[in-house]
Amino acid sequence: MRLDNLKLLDDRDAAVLDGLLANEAERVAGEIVQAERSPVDTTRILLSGWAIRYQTTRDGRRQILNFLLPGDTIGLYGALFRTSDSAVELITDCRLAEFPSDRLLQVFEESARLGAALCWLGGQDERFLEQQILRIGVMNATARIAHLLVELQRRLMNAGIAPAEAMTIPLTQKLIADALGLSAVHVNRCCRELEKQRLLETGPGVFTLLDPEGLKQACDYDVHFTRDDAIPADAAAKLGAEPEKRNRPSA
Amino acid sequence: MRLDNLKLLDDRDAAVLDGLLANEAERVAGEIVQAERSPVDTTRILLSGWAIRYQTTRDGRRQILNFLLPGDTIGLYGALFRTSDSAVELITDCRLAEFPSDRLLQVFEESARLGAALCWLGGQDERFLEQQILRIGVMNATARIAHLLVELQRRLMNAGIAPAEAMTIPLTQKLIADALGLSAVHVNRCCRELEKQRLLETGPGVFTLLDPEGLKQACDYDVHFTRDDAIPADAAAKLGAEPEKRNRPSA
DNA sequence: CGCTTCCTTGATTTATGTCAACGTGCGTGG
DNA sequence: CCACGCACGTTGACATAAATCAAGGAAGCG
Repeated sequence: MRLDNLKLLDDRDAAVLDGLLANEAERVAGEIVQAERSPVDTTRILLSGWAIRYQTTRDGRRQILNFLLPGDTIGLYGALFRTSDSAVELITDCRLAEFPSDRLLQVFEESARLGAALCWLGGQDERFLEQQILRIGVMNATARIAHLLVELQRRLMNAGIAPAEAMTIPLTQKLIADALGLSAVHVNRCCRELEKQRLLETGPGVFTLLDPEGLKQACDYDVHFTRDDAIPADAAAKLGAEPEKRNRPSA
Repeated sequence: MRLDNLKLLDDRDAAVLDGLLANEAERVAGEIVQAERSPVDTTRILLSGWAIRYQTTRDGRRQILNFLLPGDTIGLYGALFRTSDSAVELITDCRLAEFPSDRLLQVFEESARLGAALCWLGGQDERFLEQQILRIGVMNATARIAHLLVELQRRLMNAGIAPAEAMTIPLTQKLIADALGLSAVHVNRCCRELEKQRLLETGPGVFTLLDPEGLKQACDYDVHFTRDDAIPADAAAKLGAEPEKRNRPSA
């Protein structure tokens, strides 16, 4: 799991985390786990599968804000923002951990380090949004597609999915279009172009990355590279090396 | 200050917060407060003035990710992400509060509620990025401009700037262009159009909103409205607030 | 005074959207 | 089994929003 990467959890933190992950649910593709502009009281962590976070516009189009992969959170700020602007829909069958958003408030008091770890997940999400802005703001259609696919592959690997598996991405061209602010027709044309260059192969609902390095070149990926994959060890240490000694002033 | 709006700070929290805000600095317009892909060890809170957070591309263009207003943070996740992808440049003279990023780790242990408040700021930032994606992803040029201006006005008012003052926005057309993924020429044309409709007036480096309601209509603003302006009171209560000071006259 | 920054406008080009038609596989119900 | 609808992808012809190129004006500033 992605949270394991954090490397800042000791036994007590792990127990708290296990508590959060205790309640698992299986959901099927197509299910809308969180509706747009509706109250949020449940926070979820995606354990397996793919989902999208999106917002719809009055004219019926939708903008995908971010793709959610194993280890990503849904409604992380549920306790702090009572209504969600965005909706979340599962695009494959998924396994989810679910708990009341208010539980997070306790977590913050029980374990500052786990709290920090969850903030770290939130911060990652923010970085993904920044990449998304970069794609849509400054890149042309082909580069947007290449960039998105490379980012997703990278995130899959960080989530512990095997590199070989991570070459296969279960998205339709329509989903790509909704994410990148392009028409499905144009996405198709660009994909065919990338296929001609042997960078990519597509099937119905599947993208296969043939040449990740070539794709990176096609979009200057390294320029927009997000580096940190884990909380720095010294920060973890400063967050209470000896948990037993920690006398907290909480009631 | 925007943090006052949170309404969840008791005296002890306030003391911790005062500690963070103790070290003030005056900086002038044009200064780059944080460089791209460089280490972060200082976290800042903008007390007055305007700044931009942006990333540059290899071909010399830049994408503005977000505008920073009084109450916004710079390098909030400095302790958790040691390098910053984005740069921050002041676009007016600014007053900043500065403290070592590691201080935040202590804050998390000293006051879970203040920690939550800071997370809330982070979550707000994320919502602004989502709005930005919506603008760039699904709106045409004129609507993007109107939407951005309306959002900025709204944020100014939330930051405690008087409504009358908040009608005046100190940006150049080039900044708008860099934020919205448009050419400066086209931004100019769209602005002239909005001026013709008496929704807007522009001067060199200044936008004046003549008709905020009209601008909202021009971009379906309410559809993408972000609602929560403060941490919900019950969440604050659950974070260990003593009822002593917080006796509210509510029914 | 001559720089620079910011804005303005017109002519032309280009990337992408829209419309339309068609193919394929796939599940469902008759 | 077939027939049908449906989701997904493909391709061409055409329309259009926005970029680019070019030229110039107005204000601030050393």
